[in-house]
Amino acid sequence: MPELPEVETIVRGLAGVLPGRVIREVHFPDSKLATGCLGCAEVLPGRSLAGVQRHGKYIRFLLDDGSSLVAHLRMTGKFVFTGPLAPQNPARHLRMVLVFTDGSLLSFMDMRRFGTIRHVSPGETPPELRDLGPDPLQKEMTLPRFRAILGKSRTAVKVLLLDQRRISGVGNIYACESLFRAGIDPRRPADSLTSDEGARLLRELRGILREAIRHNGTTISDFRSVDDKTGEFQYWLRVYDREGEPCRVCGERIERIRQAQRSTSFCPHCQV
DNA sequence: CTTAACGCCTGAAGGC
DNA sequence: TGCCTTCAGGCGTTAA
Repeated sequence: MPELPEVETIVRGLAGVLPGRVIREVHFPDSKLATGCLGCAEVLPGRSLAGVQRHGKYIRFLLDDGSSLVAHLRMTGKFVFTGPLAPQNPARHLRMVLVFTDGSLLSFMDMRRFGTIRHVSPGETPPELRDLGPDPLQKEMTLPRFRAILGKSRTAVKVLLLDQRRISGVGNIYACESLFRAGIDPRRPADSLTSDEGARLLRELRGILREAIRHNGTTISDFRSVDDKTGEFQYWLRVYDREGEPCRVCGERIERIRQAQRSTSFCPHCQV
């Protein structure tokens, strides 16, 4: 389940290989994705890639005519770049392929077909990007702003961290892990956190996101970077997916509850 | 305005 | 062995 660090890993990989390449053909083996990518088959051939950006968990491919592709990996989406001389392995769950003029490929695979790719016209502001809150690594996310976001909601702090309109980029894994490191019970109403707890939570969020980026992200199920390598951060996780196992700090058993239809793992002793 | 629940999807895992 | 059910979860949509 790609979150900010996994998407950042992907984007850095893509930004290193895509700019300057010219699209020759577009293929959509999956009609559902083709429908969502309205006009892509007609508009993309002949365009070249100008850049790749991350917005929260979204990926934006900038094209030379000022238009762009906005993609979201959701749960199981992946982008894999294949150089012109690489062997062409038949890919499972292939949903889209961009063929470049030099014979290199950008493949989009997505087992569960939640992922989306959309073409955005020049000058159009995509609402899904416009409505995103700042991510914890952006300079706009100052401590006062973070505290203000917490203070405006009575929702459980864990659930608030997942609300992309207020804070972008954080998903289930890093929400659980940052709350553990900050020693905060995920069930606490966001507006009940003291200013010291707010400071701790933002510090831990930033630290864990940077650390995960350094390790090329977390591979829980099947995350892969652009060159099809797994991340390594899963070995650093302290509560996520560790229900029943002893807390690495106090030895208490890690508990798992459900909040807003998602699982939350936490240590009932360390997190108060 | 805010908050909560559902549906989309498919493969893995568990029960019997 | 094999069928059936449950689970995983990001986010758009719908409902309250």
